Amino acid sequence: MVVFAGQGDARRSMELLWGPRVAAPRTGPGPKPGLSVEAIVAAAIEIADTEGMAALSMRSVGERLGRTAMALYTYVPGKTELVDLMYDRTLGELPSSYPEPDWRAAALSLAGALWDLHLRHPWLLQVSPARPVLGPGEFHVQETLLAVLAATGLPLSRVRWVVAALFNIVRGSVQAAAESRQAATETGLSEEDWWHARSALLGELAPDLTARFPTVARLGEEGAFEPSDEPYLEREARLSFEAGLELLLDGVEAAIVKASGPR
Amino acid sequence: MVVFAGQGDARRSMELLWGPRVAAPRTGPGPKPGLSVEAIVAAAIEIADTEGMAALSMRSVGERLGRTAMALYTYVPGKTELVDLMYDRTLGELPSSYPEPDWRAAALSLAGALWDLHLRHPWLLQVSPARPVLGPGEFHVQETLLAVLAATGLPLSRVRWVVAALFNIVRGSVQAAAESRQAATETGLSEEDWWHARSALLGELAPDLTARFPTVARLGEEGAFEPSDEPYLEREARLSFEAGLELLLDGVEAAIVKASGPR
DNA sequence: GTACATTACTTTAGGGTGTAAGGAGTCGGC
DNA sequence: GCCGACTCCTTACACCCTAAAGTAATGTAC
Repeated sequence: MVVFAGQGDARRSMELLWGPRVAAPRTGPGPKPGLSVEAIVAAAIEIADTEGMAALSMRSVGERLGRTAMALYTYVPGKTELVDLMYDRTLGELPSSYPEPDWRAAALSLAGALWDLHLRHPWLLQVSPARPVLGPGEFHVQETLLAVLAATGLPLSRVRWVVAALFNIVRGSVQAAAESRQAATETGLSEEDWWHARSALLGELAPDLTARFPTVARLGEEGAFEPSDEPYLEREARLSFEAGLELLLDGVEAAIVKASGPR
Repeated sequence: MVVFAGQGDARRSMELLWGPRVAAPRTGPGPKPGLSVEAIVAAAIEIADTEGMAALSMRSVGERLGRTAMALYTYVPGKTELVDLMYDRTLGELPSSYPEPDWRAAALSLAGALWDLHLRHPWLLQVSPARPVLGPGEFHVQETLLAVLAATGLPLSRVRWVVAALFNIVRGSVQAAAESRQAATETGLSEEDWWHARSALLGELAPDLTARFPTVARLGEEGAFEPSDEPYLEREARLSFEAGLELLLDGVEAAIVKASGPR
């Protein structure tokens, strides 16, 4: 018999997300709790930040707090709920104030903050909850994005899609940067070494590369893949972030002009 | 002592990616191989498509082929390499021809094909290799995107960023749709039920919602979150895909006008 | 002051995972 | 006919999440 995640589970999750962060001191019998949901979430975030999502296990979190893995189950229903909490709490870190003069500058500033947030917590891109968490952090991010881009004067029903597109561009481009760093620390192989080994093999194993992929090859001839001081993948990620954002905002500007009517 | 992924591993991986798909019939002694890399990859993709990435294990793949998990290690170095192969082979499915009259129509058509590809293989969004796989499939996608958007007439060094932004918008928006479907089949809970339970709880646990997130609330009042025939998350994903794409292409058009010089 | 209910935390256990190590069986070439 | 190479299997280990049951600590009620 299959057990579905029922309404009780949903309630428990939402209570953890929206409930008070400092639990009211217990009155009844029983030993005093030595931990708290907030402490557990903080420890888990710390592990994910420093050692990566692969190192995050109930055991490792418990160990960091001087407990066994099972001790956490008193506070949190399971690992998925813990990850949801980590996700939502971290999104809540996004600053909410962007007092730039015009909407375009504010949007750039906000996108930069979103980028920084994801670089500080690269695992955010790996968790991707199956469905929206519907926690305060998620709402906070949506609110901030909507508020900043509402200044374009476009109707909210359109701003909504601008927000989605901006969010996707930021997340997509930061992913490359984050994963590049992560791979470097996890495998111990610097990006330069990795790249060097791979590109040499590429020439050997796929000699017909320029014929099969002429446009890519042309891009290579123009020096697009030349190394620089900055790791290649990270630089590429940052540049694609900036360029993609500019393109999108140009599109928004065009929409504003069209909406205000041709004079 | 830590063992780093050395050059040998890189060679093996690249050979699997670029080598001939039908292995030359063996000549030497020993039993004839009963499996092949291609068969293993195909079985793995089938599992990921139908049962999700969580159900993909060396055991499950072996079982589908009538072997044990360990039998696979004769053909493939490990699970990560297998996933890389799945990823690259699947990207290779993207059609390469988009004979639309103008670049904008071609770009829309290509973006749609990319969207379909990701919906057919939702796990693509979960694998996200730590570093580019540098396989033929990945090159194929890049080549196709670059070729279609080179028709804008913009310099290739700019087209590159258009490609990146388009790719990010497609992947970001399709993610929501894919995960929504996946969650429905995995949890057995339809999106409508899930949404219903959650939104009721939201009102109860967070009564100050409209005060804390006024812009989101305003969007809700405008009927943005109303249910429809189509599942909510999927519709939202599709709409954000279309709208985001249009915005981006408007930005590209503006760039073309600016580049061709104001007359 | 003692019995009881309640709670925090532990140990144990079961069913997963990826994969290292070594053994069994099968075939081509000498 | 046998050797060596090769495929495939069994076994084993370390790790994962978490259900279940046991232990210790605490507050309340009698």
